[in-house]
Amino acid sequence: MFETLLTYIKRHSESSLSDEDIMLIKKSFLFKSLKKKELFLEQGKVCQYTGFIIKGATRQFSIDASGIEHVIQLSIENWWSVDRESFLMKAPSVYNIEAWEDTDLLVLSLENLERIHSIPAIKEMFWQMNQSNFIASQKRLNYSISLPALERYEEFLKHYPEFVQRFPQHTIASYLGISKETLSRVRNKYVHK
Amino acid sequence: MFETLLTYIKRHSESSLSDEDIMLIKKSFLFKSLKKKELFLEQGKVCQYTGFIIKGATRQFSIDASGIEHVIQLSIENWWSVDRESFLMKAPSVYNIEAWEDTDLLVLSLENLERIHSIPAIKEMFWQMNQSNFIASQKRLNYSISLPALERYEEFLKHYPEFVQRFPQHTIASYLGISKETLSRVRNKYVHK
DNA sequence: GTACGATATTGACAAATGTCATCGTTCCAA
DNA sequence: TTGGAACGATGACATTTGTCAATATCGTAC
Repeated sequence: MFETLLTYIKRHSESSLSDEDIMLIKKSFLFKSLKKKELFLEQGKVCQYTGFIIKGATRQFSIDASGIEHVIQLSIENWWSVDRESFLMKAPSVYNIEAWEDTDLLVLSLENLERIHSIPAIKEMFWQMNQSNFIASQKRLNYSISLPALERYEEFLKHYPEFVQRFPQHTIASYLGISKETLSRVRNKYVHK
Repeated sequence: MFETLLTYIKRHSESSLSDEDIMLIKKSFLFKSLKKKELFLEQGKVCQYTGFIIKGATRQFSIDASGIEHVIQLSIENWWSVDRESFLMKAPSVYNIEAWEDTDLLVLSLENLERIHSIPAIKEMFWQMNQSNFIASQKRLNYSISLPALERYEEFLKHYPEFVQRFPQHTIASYLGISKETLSRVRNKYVHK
């Protein structure tokens, strides 16, 4: 159950893990299982955990004034799922996080995060994760202000080909900030070009 | 010259700075002065420094296939200016960073960053900066996929009122991902509503 | 097995935004 | 001081994208 997480930590840090480190890590995470459509985080509540996905997939979305859902983030195995703002500030979240498949997570409270932060490999891992999250987010932003729908979709395909298999098209459309009809038409253009 | 930076560090960390810490910090930064329109980073080159702005303003932008500039980031005093991807990966940047006013910076190389990273307050400061950068970037993304032009502008005004005084409208339009003409019209609507 | 809901496609039309051209103003540099 | 570049506003029109409705398909819960 912890193998995925430990492998992830090793791949994202320079320092190695002692046996005590591993013990501490195992004590600090909780196992959580969600059925499809179950909520990991509900709008208005504080995000209590940051979750490492062992199996399954989640989507994070906001609901605007007209009741329309906007997908902010998609995550699958080996990704973290959390609303960082709510989690770190202990503030009510404006987002929902929903399991899109039956999903298994290892979750970590803020207190336990601070506890295992004493482990160098953990610190490095989170540091690296922060950096790459920020870089990815800046890239997505760049695309969203500078590319038309078709090219945004092509970039998405290039970066996250697995996601196309795992999430329905209207979810991906929302992630890209376009309507599902536009994505459908754009895919047609893409196939025939 | 270092007061601004030291104040910033204190405000963004819990640990305090010893005199030796301050010495090390002062040794690790270089002073850099840019005239208006001068480049801090040029597309295709590696971003050698992360810069803390003491005075002035910068804009980070990409240039697309049609030669059109897209503003990714605007920064003023007390902000950091850097292309993090290029800086951390030592990879050629796809962005330019230009001084929009005469600008004074304290800049830090990656090697020196690693050196002062031994100081707890510095580590905490960068950690917090990373978190809030990511949160801000996620928020901007949320707005860019879920709000129409007028509301995007209103959010911008609410979050960054100073920026409206410091940057020309067409720069802000580009930052928001809309054309300068649309922003001009949208502002008219905003004033008269 | 069937019925229903979720998904995806398509057409007709509407709305938002972009593009191009023009003009007036301001501001800075020669 | 003045001329030109940068900036911003506006009109006419094009393009992109969204909205709404109809339909087909597929999977799945009962």
